[in-house]
Amino acid sequence: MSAREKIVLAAMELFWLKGYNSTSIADLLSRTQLNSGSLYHVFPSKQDVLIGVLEAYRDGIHQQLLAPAWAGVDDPIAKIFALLSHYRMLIVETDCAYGCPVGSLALELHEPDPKVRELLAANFENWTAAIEQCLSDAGKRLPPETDRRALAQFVLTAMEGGVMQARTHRDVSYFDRAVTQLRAHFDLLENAAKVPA
Amino acid sequence: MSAREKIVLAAMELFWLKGYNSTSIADLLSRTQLNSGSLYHVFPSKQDVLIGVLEAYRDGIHQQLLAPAWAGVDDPIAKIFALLSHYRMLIVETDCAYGCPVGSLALELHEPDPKVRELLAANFENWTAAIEQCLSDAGKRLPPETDRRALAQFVLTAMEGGVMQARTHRDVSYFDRAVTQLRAHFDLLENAAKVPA
DNA sequence: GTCTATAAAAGGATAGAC
DNA sequence: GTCTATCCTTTTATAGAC
Repeated sequence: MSAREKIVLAAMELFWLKGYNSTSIADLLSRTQLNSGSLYHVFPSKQDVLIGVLEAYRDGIHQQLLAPAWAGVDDPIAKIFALLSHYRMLIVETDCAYGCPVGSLALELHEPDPKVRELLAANFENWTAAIEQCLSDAGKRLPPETDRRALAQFVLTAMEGGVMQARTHRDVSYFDRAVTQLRAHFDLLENAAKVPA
Repeated sequence: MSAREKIVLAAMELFWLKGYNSTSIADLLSRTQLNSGSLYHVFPSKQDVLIGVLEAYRDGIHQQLLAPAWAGVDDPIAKIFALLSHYRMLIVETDCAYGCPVGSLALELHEPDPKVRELLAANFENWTAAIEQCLSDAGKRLPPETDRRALAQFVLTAMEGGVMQARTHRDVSYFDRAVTQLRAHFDLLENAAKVPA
């Protein structure tokens, strides 16, 4: 594994565990067993490490996130809730300390460099694009006038808001209630599609 | 104004603008024109300043947030969307840099002291309790089986998720779409209450 | 590309006089 | 309760040999 890969992997984990500002270069060096010369040879500044991390999340969304979450799931609407179940598993596995890596960075960094902000936005965009594809695949099960882009973004909204509250209260039931409300919303939409007005 | 009040006010603004970790004690001293002796006399550590800030948000929610947002609004469901409109105004006023002060801190602080975590949770709790009161006041306009606590938390979820995306994309339309989806959810609920199954 | 050593600054916090 | 001075650590980043 190259020095670059080692650093990005370590940074993905440490930024997720401790946040960007609370992760020092020394933390990354200690975790990777590299020396500062190697790190700064690859990444001229700490922010460049962050950019590497955000690019890795962006490029890995299908393999690292969606593929495991959607294993054995074909139904497009089931896929949406399977993804949310995947997040629920992450929450439970971490004793409710789980935070979405991208969402946490998006709120921690208050005046991000344009490049960083664009990468955060690209990560959200990829996530919602995958959901929007599911909604397209759901076809006539949703009312024809459904704004599928808005609804896909709403799924992200529900996930991020649910994760935030579950983490703050250290109680997964806050996430569960967000999912239940979203499920109710989908049920109402699917019913409306069956019995047109 | 006491030194304590000066510090809490300055910290509320700076934590909101720059985040907790990126606000230094020196920033607070410069903003308040106090000396370090005065600050440390009142707050033994930086974390104590944070606690003061979270207590101020908790205790000021009605006067500082709800009263302005609900001026002239009586209808309980209108109040919910008036509060969301208030957030929209804050987003627009800040050129889409707005972040919920509590939500941002909740995601920035990864291993918060129990006291800090409890105060973050108390802030969310007060917010959702106010919404839950609106939902109670809405009475029979919602289906009787409606889980009003879960729905109130879902309003917070939608707000936080919408604010996060609007800020990341620097585009208020992301917030607007979250509100529109929530509005559609309420419309479906209100319709279901009118025409029972 | 990687090594060691170190610069240069910022950060939280304390001491002791007044 | 407030003042000035300062300690000590951490942190990002660089220099120059190998």
